[in-house]
Amino acid sequence: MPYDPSAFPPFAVTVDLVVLTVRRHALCALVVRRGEAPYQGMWALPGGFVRADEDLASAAARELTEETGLRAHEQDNRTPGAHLEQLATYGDPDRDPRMRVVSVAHLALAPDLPSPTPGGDARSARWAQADALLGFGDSDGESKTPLAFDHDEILAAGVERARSKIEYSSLATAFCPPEFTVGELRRVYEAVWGVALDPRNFHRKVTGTPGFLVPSGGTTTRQGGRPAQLFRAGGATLLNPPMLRPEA
Amino acid sequence: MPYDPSAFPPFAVTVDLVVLTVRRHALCALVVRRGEAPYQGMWALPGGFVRADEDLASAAARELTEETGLRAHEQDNRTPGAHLEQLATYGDPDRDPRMRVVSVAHLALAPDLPSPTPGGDARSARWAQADALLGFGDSDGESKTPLAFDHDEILAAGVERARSKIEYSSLATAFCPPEFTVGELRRVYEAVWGVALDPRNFHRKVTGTPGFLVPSGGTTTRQGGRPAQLFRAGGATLLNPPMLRPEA
DNA sequence: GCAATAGTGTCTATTAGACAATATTTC
DNA sequence: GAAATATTGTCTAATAGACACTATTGC
Repeated sequence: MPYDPSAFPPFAVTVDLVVLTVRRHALCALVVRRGEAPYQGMWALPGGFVRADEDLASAAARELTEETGLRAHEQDNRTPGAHLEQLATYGDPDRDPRMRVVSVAHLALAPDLPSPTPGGDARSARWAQADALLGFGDSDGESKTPLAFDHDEILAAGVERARSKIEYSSLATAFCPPEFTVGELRRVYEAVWGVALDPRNFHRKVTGTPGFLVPSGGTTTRQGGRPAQLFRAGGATLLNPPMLRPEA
Repeated sequence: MPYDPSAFPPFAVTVDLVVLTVRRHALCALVVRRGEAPYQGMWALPGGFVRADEDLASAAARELTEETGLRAHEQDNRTPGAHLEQLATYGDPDRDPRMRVVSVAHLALAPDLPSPTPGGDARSARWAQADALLGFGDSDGESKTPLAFDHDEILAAGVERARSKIEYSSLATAFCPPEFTVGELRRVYEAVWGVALDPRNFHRKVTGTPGFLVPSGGTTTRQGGRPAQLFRAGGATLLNPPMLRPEA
């Protein structure tokens, strides 16, 4: 097949964002309400067109900043901001009824934000529990409200990526503020996985993995009880051996 | 930002393929020679435009068939054919000098093919050792021939995906024919990782993991020595505990 | 017999997970 | 003191990795 750049089918390319955080001991995703057709009035993932002179990561970072005010840092997690990585690309011919749109989905992990309604955008936006969006919140799994387009599928992929990736990487620290305690990090794992972990074994595991956590020197009592050491994320991004998720 | 489908920057969308196989105890990738500018005469990954009515997985499967004659099966690996999965998407504004092209890279894993030069395409195509393409084949790492466009980066991502994914999944069986011995599967791991594994511990590990391998009943002596049992890939796609790659 | 590969058994150092016990705070 | 959380220590069952040994073929 000759590679003919002058005769190609035209596509629109967008980025969609799965922005996850941990609030009130639950994994939450950012959703925005659609103001226009199609799917008017339904909740959707934030996103938008990739501009003509912009690469995909920049477009995702720009959308993230527009929606949440967060800056993205793709590699180190020592500066404040959100972790951002590419997730997967969705391009079914009829995923958007108006035209052919290919969406490059990205996953962003953010610490709990002070503002309850994030972003300065005019559209209404909210944090919704991931389990509720995915239909696991109610006893009746059928009563969930679907997201617009194929965003349920994208959200599910993002949540699963986050759940599996914190097993073998230090990504869980992306849900924490720059300084955090071992207990706070453990509550992140518990919220993301939806399980209870043994605090003593967890403590020994994370403090015993070289390069995972480095003490910042301070302590805090913000969780009550005995003061806990404050840590920052260390340089190690891959955990070996991994933190094992208790079997489902 | 209003979502305006009538005023979007136009993109071309392509699929590029990282097709990997194991030949003569080495991990090899399929490359094709470019017949036209840009990068004329250089080696590149196979790929092509996504058609107007085609989803991304179908486009990748079509390209794979055109290049290798293999059919793709995305899930089960009990039917002959190649494993195919989406890898990542590349969209730097200047990755193609002619126009704005977003490429959705896919990873295909195939058993060793009988035909030395695969595909019926008029372009010349060949299997090249992955290490040589990535610049690890020679003692002089600088002397490698780069691939066209950003295909070196895409190839590196595909190879790394394959190397890491056979740790915790049964994906290595995608490099084997439908029936294979434990020793043949071990040689796949050794070729992909570039390490030697203990045959006895490997045997105990893979035969002791429920659902990984199912005996097909037959035996073969095609490797010499004592006849070996033949197996097929079992239903288990996730290995728990994983097959650990010896530390680098 | 010799060489080659397949397959089983055994030992040891390490580790995951259960859980006792102690430390330090707020109320 | 009671309650809460942090942190350390100890025990046990399971496991990864090293490696001895046996089995079955072709030459």
